[in-house]
Amino acid sequence: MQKSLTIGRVAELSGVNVETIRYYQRFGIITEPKKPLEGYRIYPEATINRIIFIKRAQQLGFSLKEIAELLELGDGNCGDIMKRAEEKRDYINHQIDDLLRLKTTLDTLITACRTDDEAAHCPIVDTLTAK
Amino acid sequence: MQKSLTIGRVAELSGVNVETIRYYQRFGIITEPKKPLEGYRIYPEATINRIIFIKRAQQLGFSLKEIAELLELGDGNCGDIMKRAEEKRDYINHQIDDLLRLKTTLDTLITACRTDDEAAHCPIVDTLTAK
DNA sequence: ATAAAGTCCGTACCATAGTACGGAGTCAAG
DNA sequence: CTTGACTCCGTACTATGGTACGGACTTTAT
Repeated sequence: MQKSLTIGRVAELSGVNVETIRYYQRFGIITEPKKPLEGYRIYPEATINRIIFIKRAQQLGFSLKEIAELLELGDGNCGDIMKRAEEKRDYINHQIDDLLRLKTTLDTLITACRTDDEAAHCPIVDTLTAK
Repeated sequence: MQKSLTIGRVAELSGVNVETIRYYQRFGIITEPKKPLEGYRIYPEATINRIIFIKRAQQLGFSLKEIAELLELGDGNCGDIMKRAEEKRDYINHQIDDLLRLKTTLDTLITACRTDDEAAHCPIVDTLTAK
């Protein structure tokens, strides 16, 4: 006799919090089983797999909204899914570029601080200050 | 006779919204002038410079909280400010590393999609799906 | 004087992904 | 039966940096 899958069990088996599952249900990315006339809701085993998919996709940088779209595509749409992955990869490239630019600016300011002998003036403050 | 600096004028001259200034005041990073017995609040001209400082520091990746700390250090503490900039630069490096790792993973998955002749199986979906 | 623009103030909302809580009801084990 | 664990449900909160709104009051320009 297999244990019924209550929300706590699903949470434990999929490695998330009960609250997180409730949130996913409200978000619509997880289906909430009907409340039985007696006892607690019983979740299908597939729910666990679905949650694991969600967490792994999150680790790839997809938002919940994007993950919902991936799940809708499902298997058999490799082209579409690859396209989504390419878009995400491009977005991440963009972020990296931004950060690299930022880092360069900061490095420049830090170097200016190191080489500026006048403690009365801070090149960073000067840069940030109006004028 | 110089125009009094009401909040709208300050907003216009510093390039932010009135609502943003109100938010900064609530946040505590901008001082809210006392309400005169008659008429609107009059802002000191220094408020404009301070807001410009804030926006420029934001562009360097500092949070409002961090900016408040920078502003408190003020000029004359180049060492401390440089230290903050170094910490921010290090944090950004960390972010870049994370993103690069993510990009590599995605690239690997995308490549697998391109070289997989079986449309029935999507390497991305396989990777995300529970094992 | 009038109307439009501006300010004030308190409150609520946005996006994202959760997290927490209180009270009520249910289930399971001793 | 009792107690503790669990579920349910509705509501609120977190972090960050804003943005919006409604009603009341003030200022400005015609």
